[in-house]
Amino acid sequence: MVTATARNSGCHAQASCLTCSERSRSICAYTGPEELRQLEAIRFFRSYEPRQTIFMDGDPVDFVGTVLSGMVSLTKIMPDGRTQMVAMLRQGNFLGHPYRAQTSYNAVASTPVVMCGFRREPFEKLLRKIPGLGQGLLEQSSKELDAAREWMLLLGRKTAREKVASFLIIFAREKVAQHPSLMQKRMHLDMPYTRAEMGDYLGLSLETVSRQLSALKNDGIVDPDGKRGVTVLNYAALLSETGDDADGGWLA
Amino acid sequence: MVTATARNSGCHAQASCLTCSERSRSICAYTGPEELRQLEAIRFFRSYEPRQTIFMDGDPVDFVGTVLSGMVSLTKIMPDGRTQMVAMLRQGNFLGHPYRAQTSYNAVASTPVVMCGFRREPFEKLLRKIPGLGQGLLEQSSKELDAAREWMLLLGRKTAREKVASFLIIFAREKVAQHPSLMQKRMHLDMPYTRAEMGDYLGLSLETVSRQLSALKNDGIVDPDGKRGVTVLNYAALLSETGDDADGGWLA
DNA sequence: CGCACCGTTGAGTTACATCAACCGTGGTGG
DNA sequence: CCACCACGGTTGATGTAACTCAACGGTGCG
Repeated sequence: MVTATARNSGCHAQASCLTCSERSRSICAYTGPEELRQLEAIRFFRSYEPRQTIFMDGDPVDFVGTVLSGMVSLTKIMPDGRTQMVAMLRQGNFLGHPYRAQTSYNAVASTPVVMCGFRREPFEKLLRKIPGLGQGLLEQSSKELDAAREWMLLLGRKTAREKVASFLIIFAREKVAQHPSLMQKRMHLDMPYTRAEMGDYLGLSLETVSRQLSALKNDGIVDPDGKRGVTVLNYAALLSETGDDADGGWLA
Repeated sequence: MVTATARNSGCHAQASCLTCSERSRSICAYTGPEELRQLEAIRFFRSYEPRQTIFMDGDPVDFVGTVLSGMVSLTKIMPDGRTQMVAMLRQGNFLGHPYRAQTSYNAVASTPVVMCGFRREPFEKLLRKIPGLGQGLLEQSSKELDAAREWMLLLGRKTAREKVASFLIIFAREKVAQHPSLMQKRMHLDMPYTRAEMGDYLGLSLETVSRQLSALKNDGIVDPDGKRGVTVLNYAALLSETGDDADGGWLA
């Protein structure tokens, strides 16, 4: 198992849950002040470096919590090494399943990550006492289920080009949600993934990902900068390459 | 929207929740007798014929409930018609998401289906009053999430042969769970799916599904009977064709 | 400097899709 | 009653999207 590096958790460690920047985004949004205090009493922070494993498939995990910053990737690996990424967790998302002692995937930090964690038993105890918490978790997991199913459609039925476009749109859409005006302009995306990792998410080889990005560049839709960055030159065109109709669901 | 055919719901309509055969399998297992009474007060039954649509992607759905018998398939369809099945719901599984008014997939009965349903608002009201209910839903949706992610690995990384073997193993495993002795013997599976539907589940064309079944037959592992039935001749061999290690997770 | 890592691109291969023919079965209506 | 057709399944021939193998360039680091 993993022992957390306690570094870099400074600013969070001092903060009260009441003023937590992720409160509105996370399951804590479903609690009142007194309930929040109870959560605060059992929380702890953990930080992870990029590529650091948070837990492994099959591990008994005595730990759940909210991602305060950074991105966590969940992956499954076959005995012969074939790898499939099955979820990306971002700020405010909840990692781990209450009432389940075993995991069935690996959780890896894709960027520097800070988690606000709880040990499972005391958390489950609070879960039984605080009704809103259960609702929050249920809503989050419904959303994750939706996202997983959207991804199943991608993996099972989309072409390589559609897959890559869909991948980029996830990040672009998020940015547009924050600054709607960006939709008309060129928009720079910073993605924490190598070509190989994108391939693991999309069910493609890294070469195919690279080729499709080059093709989208040739068509004037995006401009990858050779590193981890991509500039979206034409959001609407990119969207139309995903194979989805209009501005479909993803995250509700 | 769909108006339910009330036929065939007879035996269920009379039954009390207390003696319901699906009680132990469903979220009702998490309720006490008094709470069960409250649920019973707002329940209603619906029956569906094979291939009948229960609801469609994008519909506002005012209805959630437990599958009492039969199988329900959830599918997603792209604008050009490409189809991906994203879940199979069976006895005891819960259909629909409390707190979500919109669906993002189609639900279709694959066999004759009887549902024990609730209108969303009164159900959500009870959900807030009965803590166990939320726990049940959370556990079920965690399981579904696990299954969805297992399926993502299949769709993204498995070969056609592994996909078909994995598909068969789902049904075989279920039967083995009921009668462990069957594992050593030939075991007949009755599946409610055509080749095309299997293909939609596996992200394959119907021809490829057919060819892989023929190949598995040539190898003496299974014996499809030309209709919807398949006899598993060698469970261990079939398992080893799935690409998974040993007897992996699927449903916990 | 040399090496490890990431990305790109090309050439050749392959697994699966597509297109198409054919068979058996069950339902239907003339 | 049986001719017909719709439907599901199998199999073959062919095409192609994506994988694999391989070479090469840039960048950062010890």
